[in-house]
Amino acid sequence: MGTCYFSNEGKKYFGTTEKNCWASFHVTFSPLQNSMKVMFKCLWKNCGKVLSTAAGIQKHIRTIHLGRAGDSDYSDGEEDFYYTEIKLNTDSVADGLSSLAPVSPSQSLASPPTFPIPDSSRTEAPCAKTETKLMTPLSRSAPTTLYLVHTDHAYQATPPVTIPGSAKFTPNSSSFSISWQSPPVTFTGIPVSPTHSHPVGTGEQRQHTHTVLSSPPRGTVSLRKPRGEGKKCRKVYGMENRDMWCTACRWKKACQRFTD
DNA sequence: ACTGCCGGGGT
DNA sequence: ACCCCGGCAGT
Ligand SMILES: [Zn+2]
Repeated sequence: MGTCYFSNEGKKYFGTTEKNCWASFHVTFSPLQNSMKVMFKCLWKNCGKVLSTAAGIQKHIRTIHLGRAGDSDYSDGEEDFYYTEIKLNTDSVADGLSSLAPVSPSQSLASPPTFPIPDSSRTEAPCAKTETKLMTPLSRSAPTTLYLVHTDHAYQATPPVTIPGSAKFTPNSSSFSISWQSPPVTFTGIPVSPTHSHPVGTGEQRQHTHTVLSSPPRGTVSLRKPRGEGKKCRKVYGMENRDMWCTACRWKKACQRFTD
């Protein structure tokens, strides 16, 4: 599964799976009514509670699961919630560019160091405000974005890197903004890989060449593993950002984020 | 030289 | 379970 990270002022968190997150945040956009619908779902064990506001889910998690006797006042902002984007797109819209996000010049946090999102492909995404509808027309398709919320903030601070496709969120007035890009879910569809890499070339991988004659694969049937193609965390983030690698990469194991 | 990661080690 | 690294194969 793909994930994206979100950094916020010095703090930072790296989540790779839902288990690192407390809740998921779904956003569905309806092009017809030009409105958005938000939904926060608790990922705790078998909870699955669904609320419609960020403050609600935060309070729910804090009081019910984290055992924080925070009374009714939850604005103690001691531990903020961070978001981790997770993709999930309903349409197989392969048209990249074109429909540019209307991003208002509020606070363009687009930074030079743009790290890629696993399995990414781009899609447009609106800027939204919780509880508020209305969006910009966008193209067609109704992208569904899923965000994961979590409070865990292990790891020490790291260089201020901002990854595109992340969301920002403020506990109080709950106003967040989504930037563009949200990778589509990889259905069992055709290998539509708008990503770089070599042009012509079908999915080569299995080379079960049924050779009738010739000498049999005697002895050393070296089942040489193709060795994953594509950049992995190490190369993508670099040694200086080792704490951004997925766990497997940090342990020198097979990467779990950029799978092949 | 660099990268991905298996196998093996430590806690 | 979590974490780390030697060493090797592939680039
Ligand atoms: Zn990785």
